[in-house]
Parts: sequence; structure tokens; C-alpha cells
Amino acid sequence: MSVAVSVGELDLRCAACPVHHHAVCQALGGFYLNELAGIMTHRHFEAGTEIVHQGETSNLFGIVASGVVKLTRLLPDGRQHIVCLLSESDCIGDVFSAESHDNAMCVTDVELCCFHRKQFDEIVKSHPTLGHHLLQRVTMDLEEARQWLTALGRKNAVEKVAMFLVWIWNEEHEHCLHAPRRVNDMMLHFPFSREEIADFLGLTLETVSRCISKLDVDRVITLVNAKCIEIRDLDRLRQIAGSDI
Amino acid sequence: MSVAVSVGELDLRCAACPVHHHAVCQALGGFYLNELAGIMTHRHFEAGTEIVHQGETSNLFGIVASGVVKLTRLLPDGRQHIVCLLSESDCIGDVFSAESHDNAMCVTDVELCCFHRKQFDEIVKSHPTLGHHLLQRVTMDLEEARQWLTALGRKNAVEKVAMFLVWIWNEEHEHCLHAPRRVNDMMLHFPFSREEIADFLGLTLETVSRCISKLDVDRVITLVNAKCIEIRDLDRLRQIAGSDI
DNA sequence: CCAATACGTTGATATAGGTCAAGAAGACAG
DNA sequence: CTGTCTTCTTGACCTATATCAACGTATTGG
Repeated sequence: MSVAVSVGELDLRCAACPVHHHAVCQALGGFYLNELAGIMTHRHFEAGTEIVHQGETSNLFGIVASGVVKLTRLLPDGRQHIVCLLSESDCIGDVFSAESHDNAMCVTDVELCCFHRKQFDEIVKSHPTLGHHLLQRVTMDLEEARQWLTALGRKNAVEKVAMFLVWIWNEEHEHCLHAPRRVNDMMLHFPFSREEIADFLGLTLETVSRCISKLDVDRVITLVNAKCIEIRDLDRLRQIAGSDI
Repeated sequence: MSVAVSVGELDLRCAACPVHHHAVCQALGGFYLNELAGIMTHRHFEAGTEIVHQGETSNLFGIVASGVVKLTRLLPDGRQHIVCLLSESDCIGDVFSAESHDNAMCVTDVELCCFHRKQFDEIVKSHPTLGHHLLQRVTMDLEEARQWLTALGRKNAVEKVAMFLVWIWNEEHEHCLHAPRRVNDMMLHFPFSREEIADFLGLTLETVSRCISKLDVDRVITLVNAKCIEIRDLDRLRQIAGSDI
């Protein structure tokens, strides 16, 4: 019926994709990846744009090809919380439910591989390896969520902020696996505003600002500018963060 | 090679199991369920007992047949947090990693169906339906974790406690699907101490106690005794909890 | 039934972090 | 280059919750 294709015949968009051998789609080789690519549409979103709206019926299942997305939840009275920060190769959307639990907003410009939820689920069902990779990813997301859960429940403001910085550092080094190693290991560039960090850590933006200043005064970090921090003492930062990250 | 067996020939322990058509094992019919049962051992744990220890290498993958288990994390300095409360049909353990992220402790006496992590994973790999059910369950766990994440990040003490009570109420009603309906819908019986509730909500036991007293004074609930609460006004309790549960 | 022990409630006080407000530092348009 | 707007920082003050402490109330074992 159908013959496996060589990598050379790979869907062009997938072949050029910076994450296709890192994201869940890595589970699928040549021909099957093309099957996935066949139901995929590539979309670009500007920073600040909303991808899906909380509570809205959405059939989007997406894989972030580049950029950063925040998943936020709004309480009835306007209080806001960021439940997850997604970057390259992370997944948006839930294969099982049509109603979106959260807002997905672009922190930076974003390239997104978009699928129809049900079509994606069909492929998951017929390709156990893909399902297994997806399971692995959701399991990791759960573990990460629980790590933040203990942080929000039991850590104080400085500990939370330190943990956030260590987390960014880890993320950048993870991505170094498939990107050229950074010139300066200890320089952290992040796209988040103080308010976004606060909404993620369950603090106010003023408190985040004060904590960063404190870490700077204590010579654990150097605040280069609002969105660039140099880590002076990673061990101490890790220790303040609570050592489990 | 092998013939499907009728339900009558089902592994006795599974046939008698109160959750086998509700837990992930529901994915497997007759013969395949027996395959799973073949690598399963049934264990009993007393209340207060530890099932697995945080950081320890454990190859346990378990399904709770009865009782309540808490997953706790200990910070280096002794602060504690409960990241998850498991009851009938919930899963303990992570198929992908041998090292346990958290302590699993029995809140009540517990009956546990135990598997070897890798053996269970083998069956998952060879039975996509099981994998799909597991994915669905982990996805639900993630959604629940994120719900508590916003609660811990953005809600105040009374809102958290109200949310906890509504959550217990929901849990009991969920279980009513496969258990006889309770005589009094509005009577909540739970096995958690004030300290456990506090460790779950990121509060102190004194604050939990005060919040419960306040809800009692405000006539939203009636405190029958330490571990039994009657809900007088579910709508108001839901509203206080933040309506999204 | 009583003593011992664990658990829960309530009050007084302390404090971390929130709130409000002003000013500084970038970012951007004209 | 200059004024406007946004974002960040810092200070002063306030409040929700933690902490400390005392007392009640179940529960258990002798």
C-alpha cells in the first residue's frame, strides 16, 4: 500500500523544524511523520497575542516550534495566575477535552505547529510510540507542576524567585543540547516582565522586584538590566532556591 | 495461540476488586486483564505507614484499590507539603523514573495493587488502549495540580479551605457512580487531620482551624466534629471557593 | 474510670508580603 | 532631541497569616 519515505522526502516544514527531533513528533519516523505533517498547519503569533481563550471550546492541539507561551487562569474577580510557561517543543492543549482550561498567551513571537485535537488523537491512538512519548511529556509536566506546587505552598518570596532563576538557567542549558552552547553560561536572558514572574510565583510585582534587588545586593546575582541577570554564585542561588531543582 | 477468557475466569483478585472497571485497568478486557493480574501483587498497608520514600529508588507502580494515600514532599529544612491526595483507582508512581519524587504515606488503611514499574510499562507499550487510559489519567492529574496551583498562588485562606471542602464533596459524589448513594448528601466525612489539610493548602493548622470555624459561624457549614462537616449552603461554599471547581 | 497523649480551638502578638504612592529608567513616537 | 508611556524600583504603611502559648476535647491503654 504505502512505502516508507527517506528523510529527504520529509515534509519540508518538519525537515526545517528546529524541534522535530526533540518534541513528541520525534516518536514518528519518516513516513509517519509525514502523516502527522499532513494534518498540521504552521501558524505565527505576535507577542502579546492570545492563542486560545480560557473556557472557550477549542480544538487546537499545538506544539511550540519557537517562542514562549504562558498559560494563565483568571479568577472571577480578576486575580490572575500563570500555571505554566511553555517553550520550544512543549505542547499546548489537551487531547481529551475540547474546553480550554486556560488562556494561552504569547510572551514572545511564537511559531506553532497546529493540529486538530481529534485528528491528533486519532494518530496517537494508531501510533503507540507517539502515545508513549506524549505520556512521558505529560508526566514530566505533572512533575514540574508539583514542584511549583510545593514552592507556592511552602517557600517564601526570595526562595521562589531564586527557584525561578535556577529554573530558567536549567531550561536554557537543556536547550543547549540542540543549540550551540552560549558564550556566557551565567548570563540569563528572559522575556518575562516582573508582573509575569509575579503571576507565576503567586507574588506581587513589587515583591519580585525587591527579591531580585536583594539577591543583587547579596551578590548572588548581578542585575544587568530588567530582563538580563548574571548569576554570580549558582551554588548559593540553588541553595536559596531549596536545592531540589 | 491464546483464547479470550470469559469474565468468569477473571483473576479472582481482579474480579473482586472494587475499582477494576474504573481504574486504568478498565482498558484491558478479560484475557489481557489476567495478563496484568499475573504480574500484580496485592498489598495491605496500615494507616500512617510509608509506601515509598522520597528520593529512594523504587520500582513500584501501584493502583489504589481502597483507602487514601498522600504524596508529600519535604524541603531540606523540614517544611512539608502534600502535592496530591490519592483515593480509589488513582495511580502511585511514575512509569518513567525509578527515583520517587515524593513520599507516599497512608492516611487510612490502604489496599494497593502493586506492579513492577518496568513490567507495567511493557504491558502499556504492548497495549495502546492501556497507554491511552494512563495518558488520560495523568492529563487529569495535571489539570488538578494546576487548579491547586492557582489556588495556592492566588487564593486566601478561607477560599482555599472552602475549595478543599468542595473538592472532597465532588470526590465523594464521583465515587457515588460506583458506590451506593450516601444517605445524607451534605455530610462530609474525611480522614484528614488539620495538619494534613494545612500541608495540602500551604497554610498552618491553626489557620485551617480558624477558617473552618469562620465558615461554621457564617452558617455555610456545620462543624459536626473534627472530621465530619455538614454543608449547609453548597452554592455559597462554591462561591467562596472561587466558582471554578 | 482515670491518666496520658494526641489533636483541635482560640487568643495575643509578630512579620512577611501586600497595597499605595512617588520617582527613576528605559522604550518609543513625533 | 523631547515628551509620553510603560515598566521597574524603592519607600511607607497595613493586613493576612504565621507563630507562640494556653486551654479544651477526643482517644487510648492501663
